[in-house]
Amino acid sequence: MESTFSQQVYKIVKAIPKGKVMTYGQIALLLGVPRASRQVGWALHSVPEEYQVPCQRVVNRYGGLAAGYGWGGQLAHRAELEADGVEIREDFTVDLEKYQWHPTEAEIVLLQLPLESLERLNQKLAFSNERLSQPRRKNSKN
DNA sequence: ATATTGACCAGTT
DNA sequence: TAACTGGCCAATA
Repeated sequence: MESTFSQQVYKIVKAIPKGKVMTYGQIALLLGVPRASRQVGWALHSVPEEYQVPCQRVVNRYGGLAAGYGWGGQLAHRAELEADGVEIREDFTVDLEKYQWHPTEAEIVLLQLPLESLERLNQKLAFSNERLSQPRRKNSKN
């Protein structure tokens, strides 16, 4: 089967459990293309409706919702995520510590993804634990 | 055909 | 700290 970049993205996003989220960069990393997070965004932007991909479960590295999400923007994104049972902050971000999904090795095998990406992922996690411990939130005024 | 843009990210200045 | 850079590559404002 031909597995284009977009199709692989869809496959992963479909595997995200309800109530959990992944980041663009995380997905790119899983695909073995660490810096293709933009392409992940494009893939989701142009996904056909009938594919039934739960795009709302993908957020940026700070847990921020997509401004260009469909026609409704962040409002639509928030509505769909809340329908999943995910709590959204007032600045349109989610708590990644709480909601980010980290697939197990078995799940990665099931998705037919390169296992080597798991190693990179683990490295990444240890790394970002310190880095992202205090994400800068933008809106200082409510 | 070339240039710019964008649901992004990480490293460097 | 914030601003900039290069990377990714399909779509095209």
